[in-house]
Amino acid sequence: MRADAKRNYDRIVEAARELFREQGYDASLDEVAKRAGVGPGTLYRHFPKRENLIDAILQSWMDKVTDAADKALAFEGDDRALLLNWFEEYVRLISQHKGGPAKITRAMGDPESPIMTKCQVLAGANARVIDRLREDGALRDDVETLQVCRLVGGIATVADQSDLDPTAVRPMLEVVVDGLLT
Amino acid sequence: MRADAKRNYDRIVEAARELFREQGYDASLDEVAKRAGVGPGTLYRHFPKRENLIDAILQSWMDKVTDAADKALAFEGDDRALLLNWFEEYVRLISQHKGGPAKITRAMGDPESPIMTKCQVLAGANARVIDRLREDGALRDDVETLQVCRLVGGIATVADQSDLDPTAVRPMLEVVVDGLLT
DNA sequence: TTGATAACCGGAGACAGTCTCCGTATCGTT
DNA sequence: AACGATACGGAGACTGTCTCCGGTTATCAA
Repeated sequence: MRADAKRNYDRIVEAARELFREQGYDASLDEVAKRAGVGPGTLYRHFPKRENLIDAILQSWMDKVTDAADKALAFEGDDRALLLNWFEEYVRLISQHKGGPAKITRAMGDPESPIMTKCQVLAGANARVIDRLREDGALRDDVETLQVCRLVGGIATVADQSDLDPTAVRPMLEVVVDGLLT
Repeated sequence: MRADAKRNYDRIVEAARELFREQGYDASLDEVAKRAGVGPGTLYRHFPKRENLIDAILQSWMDKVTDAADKALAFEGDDRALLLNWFEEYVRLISQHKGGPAKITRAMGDPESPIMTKCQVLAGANARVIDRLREDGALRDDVETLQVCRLVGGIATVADQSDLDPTAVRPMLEVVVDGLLT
């Protein structure tokens, strides 16, 4: 990769990170290009689809995800509190940008999506927590981890789209937790 | 209302119903106008926002909703099956058009939305079922009906956006049901 | 250093969707 | 028939997506 190309690449990612934080994942890409000081052509060559850009932004995000799963597993307390904490963290992780919950949850099962690998990391982190509880015999025996991602992702999606605050999300997560535990 | 105005109004609603069924609630409104054989101006005068058009389409839908709630309450069987059946029906009701679950669930709590009253009917139908179970003492005591709508709406939303079939939705609803019952 | 060349840039503009404005046409009434 | 009120419709402004290609720049070999 040529030096100037890399420079532009980085500036675009930085500009996107900024604008997406302000306006969510649906912000105008031409506006991103403008902020990065490049033409639209340059942006679309590096990132043919919006999701390629989101993918680049989520690069550092993966560490946060695995860290969060580690912390959840290290939790000292009963299974219910552990799972509830993890779900709250899960929601927080995918809700950092407006439009994130829907985008990430949909990409979870879509092999065509450029952010699929990132979502796999999230799904993997979730699986670690779920499997741990399953081994303890604390879980219903028929739960699939992808289902869990969709359930929690669904709650995060409505919360995101209805501008609910975390206080309103918690009781919904409690219902899911109670439904999952034996 | 002038005769020609009413005629156009009806043609637009009919065209919209048709196109939305084919392409979902995000279909082009100019295309709706074209199919109805009117100019865009005419469409936007009758329906300033997309949701006004959706509102008109949902007119007949309200009957289906109350009917479904009646049927659910007339169900002979245990509480779990009753609630599960109702939730499946709820999902079906809001999933008739692509994009429906998200739109309806969001409008549920938005006083500005033109389809709010329609959503109230749905929320009311759900409340009847929930209250009946609450009176039977079958429910956790802290459940709010709006929360239930959001939970089930969230599941329907992810299912809609990920093109899941009802088979995949059922187990998720079961988790919610089990989390809600005592 | 210089020149060749492959890689890259950027912006004009095609395209699609939303929505408005206003000159024109139609309705309903007197 | 004539008039005022009402409604029509399409040109076009605006926004966002995405492409194409003439011009520029980095890189490297000589």
